[in-house]
Amino acid sequence: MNMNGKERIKKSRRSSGAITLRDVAKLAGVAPITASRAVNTPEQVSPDVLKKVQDAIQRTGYVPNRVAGGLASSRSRLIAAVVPSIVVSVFVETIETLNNTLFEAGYQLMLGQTGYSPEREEALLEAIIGRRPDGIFLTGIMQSSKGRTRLLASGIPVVETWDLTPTPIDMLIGFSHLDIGREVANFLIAKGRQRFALVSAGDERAMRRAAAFQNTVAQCGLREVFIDNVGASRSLKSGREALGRILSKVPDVDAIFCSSDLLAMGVVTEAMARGIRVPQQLSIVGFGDVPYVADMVPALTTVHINGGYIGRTAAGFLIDRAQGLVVDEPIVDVGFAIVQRDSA
Amino acid sequence: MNMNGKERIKKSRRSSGAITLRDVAKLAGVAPITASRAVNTPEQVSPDVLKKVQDAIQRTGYVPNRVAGGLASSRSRLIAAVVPSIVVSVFVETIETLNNTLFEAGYQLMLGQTGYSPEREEALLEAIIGRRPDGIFLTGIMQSSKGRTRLLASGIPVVETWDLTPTPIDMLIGFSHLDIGREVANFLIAKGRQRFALVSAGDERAMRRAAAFQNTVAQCGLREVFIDNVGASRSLKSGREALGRILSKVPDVDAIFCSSDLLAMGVVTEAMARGIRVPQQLSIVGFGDVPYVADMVPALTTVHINGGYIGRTAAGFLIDRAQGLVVDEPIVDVGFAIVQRDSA
DNA sequence: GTCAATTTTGGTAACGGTACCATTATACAA
DNA sequence: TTGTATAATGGTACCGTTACCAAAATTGAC
Repeated sequence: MNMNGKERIKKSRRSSGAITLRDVAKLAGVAPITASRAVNTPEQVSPDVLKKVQDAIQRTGYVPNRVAGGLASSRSRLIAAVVPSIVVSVFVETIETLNNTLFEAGYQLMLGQTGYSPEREEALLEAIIGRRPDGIFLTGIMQSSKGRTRLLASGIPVVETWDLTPTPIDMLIGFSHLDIGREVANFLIAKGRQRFALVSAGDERAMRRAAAFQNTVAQCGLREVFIDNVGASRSLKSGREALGRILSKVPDVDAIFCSSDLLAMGVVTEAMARGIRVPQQLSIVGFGDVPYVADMVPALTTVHINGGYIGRTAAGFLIDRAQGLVVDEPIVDVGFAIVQRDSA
Repeated sequence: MNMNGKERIKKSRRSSGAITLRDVAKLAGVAPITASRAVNTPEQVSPDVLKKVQDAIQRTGYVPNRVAGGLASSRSRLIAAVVPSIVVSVFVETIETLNNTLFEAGYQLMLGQTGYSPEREEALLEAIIGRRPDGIFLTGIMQSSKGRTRLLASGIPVVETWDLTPTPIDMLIGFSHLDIGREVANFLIAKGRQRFALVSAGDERAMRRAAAFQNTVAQCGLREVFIDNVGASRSLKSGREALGRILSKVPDVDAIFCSSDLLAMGVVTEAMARGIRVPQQLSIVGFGDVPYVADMVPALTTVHINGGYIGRTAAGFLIDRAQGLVVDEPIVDVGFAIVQRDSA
């Protein structure tokens, strides 16, 4: 008669074996839920219990399982960021600031890269939504309507950045690429420049800046702007090569606007290698104002974007929304500034 | 008598209201577990059922909740990466490659930045372990013994990178900073250089390279190496300023080894601004070989580190381990190469 | 047609927390 | 003393999925 009935002490064979809140609670002599409170809302717990639980945590080396917590509370404390690429240095400061601001508020950042590819973007979106993050940071506007629908349906707070649109999915922190194209054109025209070329990567925002630049030049009755499209390559080298092509097509070019600082540095480098005086013979303007271009010789004239501010503000918006607060002004134009230095 | 006993249809007030696997299963007319299989292991399911489930997913827009799945299976499909900072461009290619390789295998990357601060590193570790990632990527060796213990206790696969040590926590993909310091010194000595200076950021690895450089120079009986420590600043500007300081202390300096390419570019820039001929009067060597330094004028002589290879290999290691495979050679010295260009 | 082997499907109980509600202890006023 | 408000603690039922085992359906050999 050693079968003692229905007693089922069947130990779980799935347990990871790690220390759980239950273990801590048992050691501290309290209920699991009380231990939970000692961890998350210590002010709701008597000093006596708090100490016992903290001791138990100390002794066991317990680390709360945020996955389980996230599932139970439907708050993952995870924010996802979608970036075209982090080797494109103009985005790096935004990501760094976003990440730091989130971390200080107890959030983690999940990073996804689209490589400027729509298919990858879609797969990435699926993966991100599957994690049920508390917020999603997008670089640029979500163009695909399928993507917009998915995001909207997910109910997750979204902040689109780095651009403006009258129809954001949710929140928006950006600036006008159209205005940049126009203002840079005006800036160069005001300097008396007459024969323009653009070095442009193939992405949509760069092309929008280019179109605005072209229009402005056309409206002033100046000759057509030559566009050298470097496609996906954004290296210094492609900037150098681009200048070669431009000079062969438009020998009398006197101003070049590039879609990134790195391309602009390439153009500057090539110009100097060819003995072209910058800016006397050729004005060169970059885009992004990455940290080092201010201290090069010649210091690069470029369009400054406050990437850090975008990251910080986006983090703030997403954290507020994650905590159920309302963001009063969820659409922000951070503007830009043409920083005149020595290359134009 | 309209109380019909124990029937408890109490609808949960916690449900997020989102589509769950249960909804999909109901719509497809199968059990939830079968729907789960249709999603995760379609080969285990009849074509008929597969189609019904896929239709149901299509119609509902169901996105699997990976948080719940992760909890149930204790496989989060999340990999965490710890980096000092992503604005330090030498790490960017590694992160990008790591992320891309992971994504293609169905993993997401969680990014954490320590900002070279030990306190932050500790907090970050706690946050990371709490997420129960399937693997952890560390930039550098975990120096703190508390950190090592925590990681070891967590049982999570870890790959340390960007350095070598006889006592890694787990896996290791790196190169010898000592060798770099020595080899760069030998390289410059072989060129007949005699009066050396270093521009070094304050981090531990840079200081190790510097020490090896100093030793090598001392062993050759050459004059003491002057070290200009720029602390945490890694900008082009601090490279420029460093050269000013070096020249005031060591006017006859004829070779400078910098702890990053950006600092080296700063030194080059300042040298050119002062009319110092590079490399005739002054040899300058960088570290990292970030993409653009090859195409500058003068093209920078530097130490090439294959960051992409480190990222790819690390991803492979972590994925293998996450899938229960054994990594045969978990300790890899990826080496380095001194790339001679025009600055030394 | 029978029966064993194999494939397909389903039931149940976790995974490790937290939300919600209930209960007990403590403080304070009447 | 009694009652009431408040603070502290606990019980229970989930969150949405998958592991494990069992049952049902199908296949194929004889």
